[in-house]
Amino acid sequence: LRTLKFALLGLLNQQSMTGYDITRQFKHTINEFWHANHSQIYPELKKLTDEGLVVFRIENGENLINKKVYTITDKGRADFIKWLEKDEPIPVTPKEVFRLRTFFCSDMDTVRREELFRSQLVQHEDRLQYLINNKVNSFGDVVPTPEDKNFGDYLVLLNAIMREQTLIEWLKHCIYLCNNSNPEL
Amino acid sequence: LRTLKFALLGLLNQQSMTGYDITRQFKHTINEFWHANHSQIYPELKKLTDEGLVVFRIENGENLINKKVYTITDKGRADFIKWLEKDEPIPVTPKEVFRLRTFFCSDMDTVRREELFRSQLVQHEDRLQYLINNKVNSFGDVVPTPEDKNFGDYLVLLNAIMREQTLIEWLKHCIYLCNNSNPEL
DNA sequence: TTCGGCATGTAACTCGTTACATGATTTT
DNA sequence: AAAATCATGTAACGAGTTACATGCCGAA
Repeated sequence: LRTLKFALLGLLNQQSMTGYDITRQFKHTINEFWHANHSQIYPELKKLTDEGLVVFRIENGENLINKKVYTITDKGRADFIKWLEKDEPIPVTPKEVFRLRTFFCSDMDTVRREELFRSQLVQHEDRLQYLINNKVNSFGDVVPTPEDKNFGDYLVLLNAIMREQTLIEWLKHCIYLCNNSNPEL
Repeated sequence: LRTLKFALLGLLNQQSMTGYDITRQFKHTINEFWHANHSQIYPELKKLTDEGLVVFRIENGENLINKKVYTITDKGRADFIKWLEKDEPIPVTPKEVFRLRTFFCSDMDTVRREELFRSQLVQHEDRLQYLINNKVNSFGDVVPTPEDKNFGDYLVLLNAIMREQTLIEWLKHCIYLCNNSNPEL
């Protein structure tokens, strides 16, 4: 599938940068829905160079550090757009360990079970707060239009927030159901 | 992490079965949140046998087919429960290709962009309907109590339904925003 | 007799993570 | 002087997918 390839091309399509810059972008902005380590990024950039989808120039700036600044080529851009605009069937649900554990939750000790659900709840509430702060810091109350450079950024952040809200709702429901065993009232 | 190991132990903890049975269970029931091919399952069962977590007996039934019926051992059960009741930090968001593409949606042709969102919408609506049918067929209107064998099954199905509903809501919102560019009214 | 389901396995490959490895520059 | 950050790479391993490979049984 080479998804990383297209993630890199997409970033380089926005602006030229080094492997290190890309690594940082993955850690900060895109981390919410895609991630990659430098150990994966550097070899992939090499591969893209071999394929003629990107080129690099070595920059020394004021220092003597050897930076490789990568730029996307026309061929790379064409490849990227082709991938971007391809309609694909939705994949099977991504694997989530906690959901697997939930499937087996009849085998858990009942006290422990509620503890685990509550632990998840707290963590997802924290994550939701973090995402909301992100949204406020990046967009305030302004909803970007499709013309804005960060429109995609906004949509993806919205997706993440809605996902967390739903997960929290689900976890609360799980805890509620766990406490309603033996309905003898 | 060895998650597959614990998925297999969890299934064998419910009842003894063959690798083929496990493969089928993955395809049907658990598929909604975890999946594995037989090419992964058979070697893992061998490994579990070596580790003393499962044992097997060869069954010929009425036919001459050699089936290996696997049974979990006490050691395997202890290992499974230890994994099941361990509290773990929530992982980073799983990678989703469509969200990556959404991030880059400013680079799409505007007509094509809406087409892609609508295609996703239709597919997720179909999936939601499928999940709801599943729920009705398996549970009807009855909400299982935590004592029920299929309580975990119910919770996981509920999670999947809520996730799809949220995704649909998000996609509709994306389409709405895409059609509100250049707000000159 | 051919096809689909039952039943088990291996091989090659891709993707991703963790760790190893180096070295300069900047901040404390 | 030490620690953090910039900057680039490789190696080993684990997990997962696709394809290869075999053989029985029952139904059409």
